Amino acid sequence: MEQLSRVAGTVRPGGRTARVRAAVLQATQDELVEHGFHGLTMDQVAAAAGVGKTTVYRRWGSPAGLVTDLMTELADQSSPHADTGSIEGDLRANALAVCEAVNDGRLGATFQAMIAAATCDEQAANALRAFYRRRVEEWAGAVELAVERGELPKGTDAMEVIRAVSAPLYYRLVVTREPVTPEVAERSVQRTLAAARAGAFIA
Amino acid sequence: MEQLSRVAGTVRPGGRTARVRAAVLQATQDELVEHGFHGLTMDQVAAAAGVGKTTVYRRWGSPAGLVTDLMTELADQSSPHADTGSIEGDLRANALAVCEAVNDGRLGATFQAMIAAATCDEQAANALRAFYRRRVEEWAGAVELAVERGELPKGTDAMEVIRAVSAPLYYRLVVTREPVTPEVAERSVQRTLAAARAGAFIA
DNA sequence: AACTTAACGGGATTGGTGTCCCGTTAGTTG
DNA sequence: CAACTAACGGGACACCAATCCCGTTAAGTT
Repeated sequence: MEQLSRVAGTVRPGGRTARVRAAVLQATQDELVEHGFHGLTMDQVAAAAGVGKTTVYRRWGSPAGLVTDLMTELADQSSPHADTGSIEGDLRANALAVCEAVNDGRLGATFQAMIAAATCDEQAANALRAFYRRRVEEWAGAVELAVERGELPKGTDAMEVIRAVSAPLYYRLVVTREPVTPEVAERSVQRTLAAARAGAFIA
Repeated sequence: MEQLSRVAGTVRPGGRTARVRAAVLQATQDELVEHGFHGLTMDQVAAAAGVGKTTVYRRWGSPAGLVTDLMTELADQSSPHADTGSIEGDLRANALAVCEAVNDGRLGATFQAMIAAATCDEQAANALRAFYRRRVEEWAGAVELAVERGELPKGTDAMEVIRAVSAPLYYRLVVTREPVTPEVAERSVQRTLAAARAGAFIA
């Protein structure tokens, strides 16, 4: 899809192009909330955004392309890790952040759409990987600080700890499709912590 | 979808109907391997199965319906838990089974399709939940035996332990789309075990 | 073996998605 | 501020999935 390369490095990035993109991404999110990824049609997005259908096809090519662009937009918004002073507090903050995000109507629909898009489009899959890589890297800092403070053993794989906290939440969200509650988040934190303290995350 | 209720409790379940169903499910799996869930068209399935297109629409209604029926078929095939004598061996057997399943061309494609179908169809989501509930229940027995043997503390939530072992694997498969290797499986086993031994799975 | 009817199959029809063509709009440049 | 052209927009068109109609096949019944 070299349509997306155009999105990234537009030849003429001035006012109108940017306005159109903003309107289209906004409309995409609205449609995702209402109909989900599978119900996302280029036609409706164009109409909702008040732009020509041709334009949407030209620049994004497919529903997956729309979601991919939305994803890169979200990826650019940094979410720095919490610093509550203890690794337990930091991991809890992370787990609750995921919990709130997937339960929020707007963000939750977008997250699910991102995952659905990744199952049918390689570009979307790459964007999703990049998105989570960045998120995990940002939060890994909290684990590294904990190691320095002596809360966790030396050699603990920081990124794996962060992944381990959210894995059960996404497992419920995507695979078993059970509710992702704060209680589930807390249990995930405690289990991950127990394993980490026991040295199970040493590379 | 009362089409599916017909599949389950067919009025005339004799030879032809069963033959058609077998041929269609077979063709569905073939198509999934080749094109994935999003490339699954009723038309091609009908052609590959050598049955009328009308029949496929009548009985299954949509690609999601096809995958849902395939899922119930797989759910009926029991996969009794291993009994290696130690909880570590049993959990390892479970993790490796998941690992092999998702990496197997045929089964892996079906698993991914099941998850994709669940994201866009409520019936499929229910079938997926039922599928995993059954699988988890069967393997929970291994954990209960381990508790009786004294390998894990009393009160350990058996089903949660099984879920915890596979969560990181599915997380990689669906969310970050990284390879699911035997090494990843082993790490998941060790971390889950460490947490379980520390009592983090006591309800 | 004759009868009934559930289930299947072929072919026509339709509705909507995705593409194409070409005129218009509005950033950009000098 | 005038010329240039990237990007947009409307409308026509092609194509394919999904539905419908109705005749045919074969499972189940007596």
